[in-house]
Amino acid sequence: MINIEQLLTQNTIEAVKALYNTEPEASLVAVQKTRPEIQGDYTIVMFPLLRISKKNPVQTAEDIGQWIINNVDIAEKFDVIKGFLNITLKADYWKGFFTGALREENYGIVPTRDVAPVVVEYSSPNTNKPLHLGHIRNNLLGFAVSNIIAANGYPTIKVNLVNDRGIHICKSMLAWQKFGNGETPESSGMKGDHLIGKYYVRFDKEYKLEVAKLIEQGMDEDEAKESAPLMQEARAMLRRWENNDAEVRSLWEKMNSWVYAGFDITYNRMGVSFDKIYYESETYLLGKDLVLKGLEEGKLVQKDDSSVWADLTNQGLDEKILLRSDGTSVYMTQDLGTANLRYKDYMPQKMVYVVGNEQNYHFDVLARVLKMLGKEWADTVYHLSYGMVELPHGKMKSREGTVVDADDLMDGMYDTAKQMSEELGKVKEGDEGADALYNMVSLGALKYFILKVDPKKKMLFNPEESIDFNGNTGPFIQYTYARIRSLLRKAAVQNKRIELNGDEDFTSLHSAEMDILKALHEYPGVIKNAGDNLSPAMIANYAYDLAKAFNSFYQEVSVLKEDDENKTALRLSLSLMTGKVIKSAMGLLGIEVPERM
RNA sequence: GGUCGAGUAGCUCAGGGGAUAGAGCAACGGCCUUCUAAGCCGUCGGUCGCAGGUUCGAAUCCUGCCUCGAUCACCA
Repeated sequence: MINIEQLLTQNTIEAVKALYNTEPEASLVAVQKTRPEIQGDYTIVMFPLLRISKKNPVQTAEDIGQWIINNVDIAEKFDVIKGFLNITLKADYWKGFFTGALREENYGIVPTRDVAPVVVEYSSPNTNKPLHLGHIRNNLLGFAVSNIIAANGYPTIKVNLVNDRGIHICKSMLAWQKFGNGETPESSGMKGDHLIGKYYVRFDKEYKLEVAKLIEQGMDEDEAKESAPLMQEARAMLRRWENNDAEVRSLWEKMNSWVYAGFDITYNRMGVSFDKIYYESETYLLGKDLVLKGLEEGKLVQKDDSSVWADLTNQGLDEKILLRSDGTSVYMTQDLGTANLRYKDYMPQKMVYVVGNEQNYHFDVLARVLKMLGKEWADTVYHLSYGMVELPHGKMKSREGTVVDADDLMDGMYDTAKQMSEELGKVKEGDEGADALYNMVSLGALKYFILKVDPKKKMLFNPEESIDFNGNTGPFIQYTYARIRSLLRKAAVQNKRIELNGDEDFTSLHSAEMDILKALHEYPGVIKNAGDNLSPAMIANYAYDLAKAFNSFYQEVSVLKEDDENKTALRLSLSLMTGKVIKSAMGLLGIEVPERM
């Protein structure tokens, strides 16, 4: 379906051609929604066209406006304000649009097309500590972006690349071995990921003591960090792991399984999921062959110490090491390998990586090296770079204990939601569905809070001030939905007609009704824009605007007390459709909406 | 130092060539005998970081500067 802006642009081009004998470039025609306080639906800006019309703005607008009224059947009338031509569409257009939208099963959602898929990687946790607020942003973004891409008609594959091996994993394993006394999730009552995190922190603490001691004995800092016994042991453990040492592998499997059990709970609660999980332990060797082949083909360079590098200095970047002098891989090497694997697995048209902006350089280099290696699909790599979540006093630092734990945060939100619901008298302790509602509302608040911010911008989270439940928030939108459901339930009880019978009058809609109609009309375009920009924030802000429009309508116009049953049916239909679109939009964000609250 | 990103109301954020820059929170004032007041309506609040430039028109594009952040490891 061609949208109205495009249609009016085309019409304007035709009008100018007919009136002034010159065909304007499409870029000269600016069609936009008319500002709410001004009469009209769409506005065409005249200024760029003046050099073709050779008339003043008002005269030009009169000419084009008249031509459009005469030649475009959906145009009802026009008004001219200075250089702006405001077109009002016919009531029939709105009627046609709305009755059509009501009939659609999934209005605004593009059915999946038979094309190459889009792979979205997100989450990608380390298995040595629990998830925190930063991961929450990552997970919510990744999940929502996948939904949005799917809503634009692309097959979508959500993947998680779990960082389950490496020196950091060995650190927590070692600390558990030395200080754990066999502690398990069962014996301690701790979630597995938290238990492992505890030993990761413990390692750091003990290690620092050792380093401090060595420095005290006269060693310089770098040497002390390298030669501290715990570090030596961790490295030794990593070598044993790499050599498939049975004892180390079995410990590693045991501890990782604890972490996964913990992650599953958190993922479940957040409502995110994956279609495919890659484990770094299974892929970390993959890149080396690619690099060696590139070296053979003369695309990479080897230095005297036999380390291998990609030379990007002619592209304004540095040299990047890909194999150490001892022949082992670095992070970049692994990513080259996993990208290659992913390409072979799915032949995607696009590979989206949801990763924080601290890795902008890494992904820039990744794409360039892939290209250098002759991978023609290098351009399908897209880094969805999002800003850090900052606390009032700066970034989260585990050493300073300022990390906001994901589970704790959700617990806190739950408590707030519960307290607030009870204060408002919405539900009582023990009511059926109360627990589900608290979950829904608390997660709605958290998710919306995070997703309404443009991904690329950093965002501030203040743990001192709990996340709002009023105003531009998730619960506000959820509440609006619950109101709509309540209204529809009452309508059903009163045997009101909801279906349109064609007699409804669209020529004299209340402005609040018109606002809703226009907002609903925009939804497909919003999904398109959000997809093009990979921005859940666009969906979030739209859902808010729609909910706000509905609440004004609800306040100003009575639905069930209206005598004219055609008006009631139209208003109920508007309410029904608003509810559907709110549910759909919130669903894209991974936020559920309640029947009552 | 190089590269990249961000600076919009007291606070958190929209707007990313077009009309008088918008919301929410906070503050203040109204609206529940009437479809759910987690709501609605109103008041207050701005040198869109600074300076140039392009344009009929700049918060928006370009250049320079300032501030903040990220990054530039044989770390991941």
